[in-house]
Amino acid sequence: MAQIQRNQPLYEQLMWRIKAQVASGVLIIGEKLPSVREMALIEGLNPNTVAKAYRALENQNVIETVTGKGTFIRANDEFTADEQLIAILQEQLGEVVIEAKRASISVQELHQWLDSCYSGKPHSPRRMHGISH
Amino acid sequence: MAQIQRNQPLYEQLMWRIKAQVASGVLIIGEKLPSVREMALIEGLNPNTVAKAYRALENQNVIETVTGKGTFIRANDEFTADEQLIAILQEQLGEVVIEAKRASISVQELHQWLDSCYSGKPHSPRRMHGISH
DNA sequence: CTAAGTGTACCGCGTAACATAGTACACGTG
DNA sequence: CACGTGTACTATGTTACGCGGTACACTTAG
Repeated sequence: MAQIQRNQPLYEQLMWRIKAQVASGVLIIGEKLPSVREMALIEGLNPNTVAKAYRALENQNVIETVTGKGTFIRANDEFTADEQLIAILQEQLGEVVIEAKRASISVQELHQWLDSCYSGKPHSPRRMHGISH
Repeated sequence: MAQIQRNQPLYEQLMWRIKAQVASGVLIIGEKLPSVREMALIEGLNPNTVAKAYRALENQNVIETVTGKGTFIRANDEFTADEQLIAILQEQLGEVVIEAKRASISVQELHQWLDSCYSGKPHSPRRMHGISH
């Protein structure tokens, strides 16, 4: 095992970290990412794990890799929404909603979460229904 | 392997199928689920796999199991939203949103998806934004 | 050209999760 | 009692994950 018990593979966690930075504007188009070995030192991972994340990100057209130079953030021009991707996203959203309903989370609050995720990063503080201890 | 290549474990798929039926009202509180061995025949799974799903669902207070009688849908009274669960849901929602943004899906459409998931089941047909090449 | 840095491709190893098969036990109902 | 119920356990095989190590092709800087 790597560090702690996670339910998500390490290379996927790294992928989401990079994706989030791209979406939030921390990483700009054309910017160079740390090399595989460098990122491995930064994140405390094995270079192979980082390489696996980079390879997967390139398959999703998030980054572009030039064999001797490095990996760079890629512009997502002409990214047509695949029908299969739509279905997956709707299913994943459905799972979140089912859990949220069980947790007695209102639709309004979910809409606020959605806007928070879509616009910037931070989530608005959770509004408890009349609790204050 | 069981049937086809899935990225989600079989027992989790069964869990979500049951959860969705509970959320949509197909399964009512107190209703009896098929027995472990019966469900195994229906779904084409191993009884152990079904038992694993049932055990996990009981840990989440979705169903109630009486040792000699069977398993029944449970009312989720007094289900307080755990802070950790909130964080997980927000993170999962964030992942969906990041992917949706990359796929050029508008916020409005995501809100429609959310409402569809929350109220009933079927998704409204996907509205293309004026593209016809 | 040489050297360093880059991504990539392997192979092996160990751990864990997943799914199956089979058996057995404790419980409730008829 | 016999039957169906959930549960527990052992065992086997497969797969994914992560690490370690090595090697190769490529680009850039010296």
